[in-house]
Amino acid sequence: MSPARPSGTRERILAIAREQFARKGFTGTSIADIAGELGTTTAALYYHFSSKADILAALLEEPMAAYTRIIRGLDSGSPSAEDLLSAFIDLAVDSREMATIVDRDPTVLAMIDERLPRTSQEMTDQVIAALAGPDSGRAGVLRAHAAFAAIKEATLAAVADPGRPDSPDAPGHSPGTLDPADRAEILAAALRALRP
Amino acid sequence: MSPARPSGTRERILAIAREQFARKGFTGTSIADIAGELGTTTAALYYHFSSKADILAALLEEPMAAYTRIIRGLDSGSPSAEDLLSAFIDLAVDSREMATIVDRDPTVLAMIDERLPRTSQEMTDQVIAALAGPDSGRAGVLRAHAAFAAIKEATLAAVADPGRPDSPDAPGHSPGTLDPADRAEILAAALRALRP
DNA sequence: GTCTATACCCGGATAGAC
DNA sequence: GTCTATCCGGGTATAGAC
Repeated sequence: MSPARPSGTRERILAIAREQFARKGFTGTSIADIAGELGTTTAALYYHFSSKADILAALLEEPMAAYTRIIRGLDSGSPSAEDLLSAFIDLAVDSREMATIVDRDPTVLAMIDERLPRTSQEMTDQVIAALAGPDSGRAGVLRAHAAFAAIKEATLAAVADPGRPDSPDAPGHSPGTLDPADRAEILAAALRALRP
Repeated sequence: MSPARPSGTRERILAIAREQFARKGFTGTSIADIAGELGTTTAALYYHFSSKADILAALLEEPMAAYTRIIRGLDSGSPSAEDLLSAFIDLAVDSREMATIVDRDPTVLAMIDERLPRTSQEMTDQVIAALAGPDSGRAGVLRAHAAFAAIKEATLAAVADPGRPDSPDAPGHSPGTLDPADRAEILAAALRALRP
């Protein structure tokens, strides 16, 4: 996707933007903020990206592709609820900063909906329906919402705090990754929420 | 704070702002947007509120008080996890528009933290700790995150869509309220997520 | 690739007439 | 209580030199 010759600056911009967007939100972060941390002027930024929205789009490219891949798996074949939830744990880990940005800022949601064939609302609905399964009725849909939200928030909480207070001697796993024990715990909790 | 005699205009402003903030976000909504729907100019708005932040504060007054009430219940005595989750279902129903605004917009979070004795982060941590219970370790904390998120999202989903596809003949409950059956379903799901 | 300088617009907020 | 008019700041983005 990315052009053949990344100058390095482009990647630095993306890293800075990702961090600031996550912390202050997309609309709450200005081009000047990013340029400031980059150590250049705003004008220099526009050599690498043609707009602020462009930066966001670049940051969202990977996560969106991953999400689309999961959705496509729903079109062809019917993965189990466990497989689905498991896939969304991975997605949450890989795109932890982006995950918060996307559904926190309505402006971002709107931008995404402009560039995508299916609206984000439709995509979510499809996931919920797949999690609920056929003939599960309204109760099943509500449980699917519960399980989906549980997966996302618990995973974000786990990667945000890599500490392991219950085993002080054990080496904390590396930050930005999900401890396998945590992963199992989260998946089990979500599955219990999903199944009565 | 509020004058003795609400002209009615003040309430209209709040209603319009609540709807637009919920739909487009706080930063995504301009004073001009609100004034436009109100049918006046922006200057007229400033007769009723001294700033945009003031409008937000007025909208948050009730929900914040309710939240604080729940937290205070944690300081004195130890309510059961079920009672806690139940209280948060009610809170989510009563403040459904505000619930999304608050944790979606980092700007709003920052404003709240300025006016409150405890930061919202601390308040959330306290709730999570109370839900997890003593000596539950990291796994318990993760389950608490899962249950808390499940409660909020499932409740918002339920009130957002008052339809009842599984019983077409039953009269749909009034919008903005939570069907007792839905409520029971959500609470049970969250409790399952919480307890292994 | 990065700079200086600046155009341009939009949002919040105020002054003062009515 | 609402208006007209306006100020001010900040934000995106561009022009053109280096």
